[in-house]
Amino acid sequence: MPPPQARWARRKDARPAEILDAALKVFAVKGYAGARMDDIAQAAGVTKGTIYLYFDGKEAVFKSLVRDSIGTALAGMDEARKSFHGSAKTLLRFALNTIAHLITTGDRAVLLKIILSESGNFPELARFWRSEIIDRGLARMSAIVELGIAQGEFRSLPVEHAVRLCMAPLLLSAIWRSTFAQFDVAPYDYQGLIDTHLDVLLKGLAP
Amino acid sequence: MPPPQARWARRKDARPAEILDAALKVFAVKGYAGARMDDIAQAAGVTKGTIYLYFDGKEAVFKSLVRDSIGTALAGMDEARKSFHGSAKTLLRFALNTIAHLITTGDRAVLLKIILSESGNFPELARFWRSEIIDRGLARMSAIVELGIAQGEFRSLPVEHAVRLCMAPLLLSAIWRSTFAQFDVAPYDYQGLIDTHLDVLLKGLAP
Amino acid sequence: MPPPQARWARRKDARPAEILDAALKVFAVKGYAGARMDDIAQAAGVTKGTIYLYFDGKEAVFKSLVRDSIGTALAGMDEARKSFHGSAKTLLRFALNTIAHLITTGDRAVLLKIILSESGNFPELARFWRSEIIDRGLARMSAIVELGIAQGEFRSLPVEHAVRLCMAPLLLSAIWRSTFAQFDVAPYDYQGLIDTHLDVLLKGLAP
Amino acid sequence: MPPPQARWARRKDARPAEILDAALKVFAVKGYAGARMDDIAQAAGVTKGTIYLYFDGKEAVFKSLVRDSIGTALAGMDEARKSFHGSAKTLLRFALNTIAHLITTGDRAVLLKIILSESGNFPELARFWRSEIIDRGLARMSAIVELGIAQGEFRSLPVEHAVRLCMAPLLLSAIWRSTFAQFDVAPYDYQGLIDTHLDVLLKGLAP
DNA sequence: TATGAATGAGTCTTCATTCAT
DNA sequence: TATGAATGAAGACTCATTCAT
Repeated sequence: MPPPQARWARRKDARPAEILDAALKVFAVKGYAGARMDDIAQAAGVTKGTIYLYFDGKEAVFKSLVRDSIGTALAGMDEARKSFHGSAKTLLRFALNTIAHLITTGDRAVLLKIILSESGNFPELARFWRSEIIDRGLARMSAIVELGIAQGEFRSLPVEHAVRLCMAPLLLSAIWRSTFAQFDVAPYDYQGLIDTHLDVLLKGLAP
Repeated sequence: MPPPQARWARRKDARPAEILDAALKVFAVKGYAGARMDDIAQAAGVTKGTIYLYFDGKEAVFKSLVRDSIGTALAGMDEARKSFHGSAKTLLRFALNTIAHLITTGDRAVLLKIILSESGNFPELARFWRSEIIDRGLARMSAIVELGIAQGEFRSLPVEHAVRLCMAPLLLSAIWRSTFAQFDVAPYDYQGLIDTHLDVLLKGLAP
Repeated sequence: MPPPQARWARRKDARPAEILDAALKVFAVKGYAGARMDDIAQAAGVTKGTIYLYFDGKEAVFKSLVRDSIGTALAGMDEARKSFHGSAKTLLRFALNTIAHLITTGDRAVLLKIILSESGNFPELARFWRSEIIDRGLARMSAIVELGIAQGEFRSLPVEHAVRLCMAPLLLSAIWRSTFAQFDVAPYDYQGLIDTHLDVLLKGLAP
Repeated sequence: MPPPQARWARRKDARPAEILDAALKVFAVKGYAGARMDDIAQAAGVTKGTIYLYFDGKEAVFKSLVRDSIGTALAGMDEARKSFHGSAKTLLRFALNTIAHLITTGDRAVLLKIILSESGNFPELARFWRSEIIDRGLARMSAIVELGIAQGEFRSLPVEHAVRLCMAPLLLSAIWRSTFAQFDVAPYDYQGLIDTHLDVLLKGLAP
């Protein structure tokens, strides 16, 4: 709970990020329509009106949220991959572990859920995600798989399917974490899933 | 005098199913909050008031929808599996193909999306799905995997992870179909994904 | 006070007119912005939501109000004038008395006030009134004055000014009635004003 | 070092008038409720907060505006009239021309519009105007008309009506200028109206 | 003296629900 | 059984006002 002094604190530059953080949490739980501006405001430690100083409205908050969270995640992965050299196997192992880490920490996983939920109401956002996150992610993964096939590390398989097989358990992790994990009696071992996935996958892909 | 069936035909027995079908479509696109009773009524070919003759309200429609669609799908699979005898490999192949068929035809895929979207607003439904669909589905799959390990067809691997690996591409199919497929230029080959999945998976699981 | 029975009376066809009548009264007193939908609804004997069954919103109510009240008033005058034949003097006398009657009875006078008030916020309505009411009214009056000049009943004077001189006391009546009459200790004698106006005007216009 | 006058120049004495000037313009266009403090502040070249240094709030600005603008106009006319001696005709001619000048120049005409608009929301201001402006103006005009009748220059007519006939075209000018003139293709000749008015009026009033 | 970020009461608008027909 | 006009609670958004700087 924040110290009750300073109801009138002025922090112009910090506000937008705080509001988006709060919005992410609220949207994740309530969905777009179910989230009230009051909820978001309260979560951000401000009042309703303040949100309107920084955003045009609820939809603008939502769109900012979705758009802002792209580069951050993907760019980090790109950076890491550039500085990496090795076999396709090692690369794949590294890539999946990196993405798994992104998904299983922080609030990023819920964004996927939000996009799924609201693809009907905001098709342009679904398209945006499709092209900016999904397609770009698949393209990177494709490069790795194709490299592996070219170097004789992997069998020759349809790449479009193979890359989805690589990603599928990560998707499952994200969904599990954001929706069903709350009912787990014992916390699920996501790392164990990834390890097993890599074990099975690499053996399955081997020539 | 014209036949008196006309507009006010009494179809007390057919109505609830018609309304639920309509509701499924509307909820899938708009989400729970975004769906208006008017939308559902129109999709069902009745007016708002009629829905209240058969359901207590919006929430009751939604809950009926989610609860009703369980048995149907899962029971069918159970039935088929009982009459089936063979190796764990064949069983796994059969099970995944059956589920894939359920997912890639009809409107069932969107139910998953609905549950994900509304797990925050209706936690009891998420719990219900978790226990009635997910856990039961995982249990059946576990039985197959354990059988395979026991019979020496599969390597000894953590079953809880292995079953999720089996299911993950199906989950991806469902999500792809209900959310991102609309932006595909060429329709995605779901069967190809399943075939490749089984190919890689069974090789990966082999001792 | 209306009988308290029948909160749920259904009178689809009567509602729009009732709402517009109520809106006229409320807008006249409070102005556009100051009028609350609740006020209008209450004045119309319905609730807020009902207004939205018949109008798209506050602005639509306002615009309907202004547009609807044109033909009614002006058309009646036209009709009467067509069946009238006589000297320009008699015609002028008849026309001014007719308009004066329109202005000093019913709620029409407040419409002018509303237009004046909101010409800044709804310029298209001011333009509409200008062209549909003012210009058409001035044109009719011009015809009379020009007739009088042609027939030698009136002096030759700039018609554009003369017609405004004819109308000005009517405008004053409308404004007085809708704004300042409320503070009169004794009710003002509008008919006396018109009589004096015609007396002075016709003498002033005479050759 | 640059001269320190800059943004924060203290202009305690000039501010109130600047703000009222700005407020007059904004109220005239938007009406009372439609005018935002931000609008007024911007028009005055200050920020919202500054207005509150000089006025208690929006209503205070509005009331100051209406009250302040009385003496100025009327007092000037009084002054001029005192130093004037001649026939009632000449006096009337002078008075109407003076008022017409006041109305057709500067921003005074819009004040009338504001009073009309807000007489419902601020009845005390309407009463104030009624007594301070209207009644006093009518009283002065009555003196002239009565003088004319007493001196045999004018016919014996009901003075209460005659004075309104004198003023009506001025009122029309004010309203035309503040509301409908914006749609004129050619600028209206207000002086021509007054000239014609005096021509017709004086002839009409003559015995 | 001046600023402008922050507040929160007030309104429009939507839509689930009711009920007379 | 079916309709759809009417209701009213709920929530997005605005803007007059406050106050730390």
